[in-house]
Formats: sequence, structure tokens, C-alpha cells
Amino acid sequence: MARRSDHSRDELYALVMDEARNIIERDGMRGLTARSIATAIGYSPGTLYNLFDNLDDLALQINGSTLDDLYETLSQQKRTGDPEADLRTLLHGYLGFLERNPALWGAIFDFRLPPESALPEWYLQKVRRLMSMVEDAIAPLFAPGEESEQSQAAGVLWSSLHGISTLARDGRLSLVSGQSVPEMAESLIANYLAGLRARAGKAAPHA
Amino acid sequence: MARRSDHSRDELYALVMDEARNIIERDGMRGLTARSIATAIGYSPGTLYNLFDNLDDLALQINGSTLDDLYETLSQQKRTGDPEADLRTLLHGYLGFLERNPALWGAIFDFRLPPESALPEWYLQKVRRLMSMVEDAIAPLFAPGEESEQSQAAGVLWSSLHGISTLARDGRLSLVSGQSVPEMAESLIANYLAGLRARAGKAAPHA
DNA sequence: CTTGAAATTAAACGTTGTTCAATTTATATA
DNA sequence: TATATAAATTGAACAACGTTTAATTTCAAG
Repeated sequence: MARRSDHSRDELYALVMDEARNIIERDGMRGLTARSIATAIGYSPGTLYNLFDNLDDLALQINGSTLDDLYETLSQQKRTGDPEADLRTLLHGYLGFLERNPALWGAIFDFRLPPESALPEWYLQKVRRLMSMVEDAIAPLFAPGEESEQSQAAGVLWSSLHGISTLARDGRLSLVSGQSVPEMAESLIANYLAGLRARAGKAAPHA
Repeated sequence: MARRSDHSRDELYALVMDEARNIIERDGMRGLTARSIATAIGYSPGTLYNLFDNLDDLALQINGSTLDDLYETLSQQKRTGDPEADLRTLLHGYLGFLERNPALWGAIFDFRLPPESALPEWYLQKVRRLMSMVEDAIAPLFAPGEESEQSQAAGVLWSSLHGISTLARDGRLSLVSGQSVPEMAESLIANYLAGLRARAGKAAPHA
């Protein structure tokens, strides 16, 4: 019925986000309901709507913060300048993150906003920031003026990796004998880079 | 309250499936509710439970039939025996299907069953059957005894393609200038195959 | 013609996301 | 310090959801 001073607005926001993360990691996206969050933190469902537009907004905030987390993790890695080595470093950072936060990472792709509505710009920027890490790693393989090819290649690598880990998560890839995500991802990187290098060897030397 | 003879059991099943497909293609997975299907076909919600275990089961049946549709489509294509050509044929069959049934195809990946429960065997077989088409296409690149590498490569190609089209669908790939799904997919195939061929050139010749 | 199984429904239950008037408190102003 | 204003919180309500069940009607078999 009334105003409380248990938590500041920011504290409450953090409280909600933390509890939401707990629930997602425990019960998946299906368990994330307004009431489950509210009762867990000792507030009423209505309070959530003072902090978030709706549950979709809340989910989007969660996913945004997960993207930030991954970015922070990968940012602390060292780069060598060698594309394959750096890509593999990124890969294992990514896989480690995925292992530590499987459901939280899965939530990024479980979440679908209502059709016709697009992801907000602030969210897309977080994705772009991650993808440009890949772009930087493969930069040595491209000549000046090939920025478009470079970002396309980064996009291919990024989304392919996403595809591999996503299908693996659903068990949709438990097909033949021992196909592990790291193995498949390594295969992707090694072979795709080989292709890129071959192309560069033929086409690049002009300047 | 009573038995009707408007439709046989099979007719009713088909009626439900068709209407479910309509709804998914119009409103996405979010619009697929027991009541929306039932009222559209002039039955009551309860009737659905005479045909399906629950809505998850219904969704799984829909997705299974979508996998079948794609398989039929791809099966009618001609193969040449050249891996790259055949893969590109498969790719464009896939992309065409995706263009004709965007939401229906998306439903396959939107759908998440409750955690801890796995996809049924009959469903996984439909996925495997599709993936083995890729496996067959790249067969010439592998020597006898390399079946494991071959199916791994098929898995990589399949899930990477899935990743590309999925991220594109959500607008998560509209990043830089003109990155189209076909372009990215072609890049994936061309470069990954180049890598495979290079490897084969070095390692394969033993028999 | 009777009997039993199958199909269908209305109604109900518990849960969901979301809104809103009412209420309490904190803060700013005079 | 008293008072007005704004903010925060809630319970209660609403419509929609998935699902179950008892009751009812019809079909098919004996």
C-alpha cells in the first residue's frame, strides 16, 4: 500500500536483476515470471512495473547485461596479432563463459520479442561491440579497403559459432559419436580461416 | 457436449495442424494458443487434448512436419557429385524454403521444451536425415575411414548455416552495410570447403 | 435395441501479465 | 515546523492462458 525505504531505486533494480538471473539459471526462461521474481525479493508484482516497462523489457535488460559480461570477460584476454591464435583465444573465452552461465546465455536466444518489433539500438550496439572483437582479430587477413569483406567474415564466424553452441545446447547435435562443441568450433575456425588465407594469397597483393 | 461427425479423426488432426501453421505464420509462436486454434476451426479447446498431449506436443508435431517439408523440397534437387556445387544447391533450396515459410521455420528454434526434458527420438531422426544430406554432399572430400570427420564437418556446416539465418531473422546481423544471408552463407561454404580441401590434399593420400 | 466406447463441450481451477485506485512515505516548499 | 507535492508500493481486479473433468451426445458393435 505504501512507500518503503528498504532499498533505493538502484538497489531495487539490482535486486530484481540478480533474482531474475538466479531464476533463469535455475528454471530457464519459462520460470521467469513477474510473481516469481517479486515474491523472491519480498515485493509485490506491481513494483516491477515501476522499474521496467514490462517483462519483455526486463528480459532485454538481463540479456543486455549478459552481453556486457561476456564483453568484459573477453576484453581481459591478451591478443597476439595472429588471427588464428587470437580467434581461438576468443573462442575459449566464449566457451568458458557459456559453461559458467549456460541458461543465462541461452536466454539471449530464447527470448523473442513480439513480431514486427525490432531490437532497440542500445542492444544492437552491445552485439556489435562483441562482433568487432572478432573483426579485429582477423584484421591482418585483409588489405585496406576490404573492410566490407572483413566485417562479413566476422559476421559469418560469429553467427556460425552461435549456431554450433545453440544446436548443441538443445541436444540437436548429439548425432554421431563424440561431437563436442569445442571440436566443431575449432574445425570451423581452422577451415574457414584457411579459406580466407588462400583467398588473400591470391587476391590481396595489389598495393 | 457431444460427439460430432463433421470430421474424422485424421481430418481434424490435419485441420488443427493447418490452422496452427496459419497462426504461426501470421502471429508467430506467441500467437499459438489452444483457444486461438480451437475457435478458428470451430471446436472447443478441450478437443485439442484429444489429439495432442499438450501444446508442447502440438508444437513439436508442427516442427516435425516442417522438417519433413524441407526434406521433401531438398530431396527433389539434382546432385552433381561436386561438393561445392551440391552444397550450394542445398543452400539455395534451404534459403528458398526459409523465404517461403519464415515464421514456420523460425518456430523450430523458437520452441523450447521445458528444461531437463530432451527432444524425442523421432524428432531427432528428422534432423539427422537432413544433416545426412549435407554429409552426402561433402563425401568426396573424405577418404574411407574418415566418417567421423565427415559427419563433424556436416554438423559444422549445418549449424553454422542455422546460426547465420537465425541471427539474421532477429535483425541481430543488420550491422554493417549490405550483409545478406545468401552472401554470408556462400562465404561460409566457399571458405570452409577450401579449408577442407587443403587438409585433404595434405593428409588423405594413403590408400 | 441395447450397450459400450469415443468424441465433444462447458465449466472450472490455478496461473499468467498487466493496470489502477488507494495508501503511505519521503521530500520540497513556505 | 507545517503543508503540499511527488514518488513508491500494494491489493485487488481483469482478461487470457493451459489443462482437467464431469456430463452429454453420438457412433458403432453385438
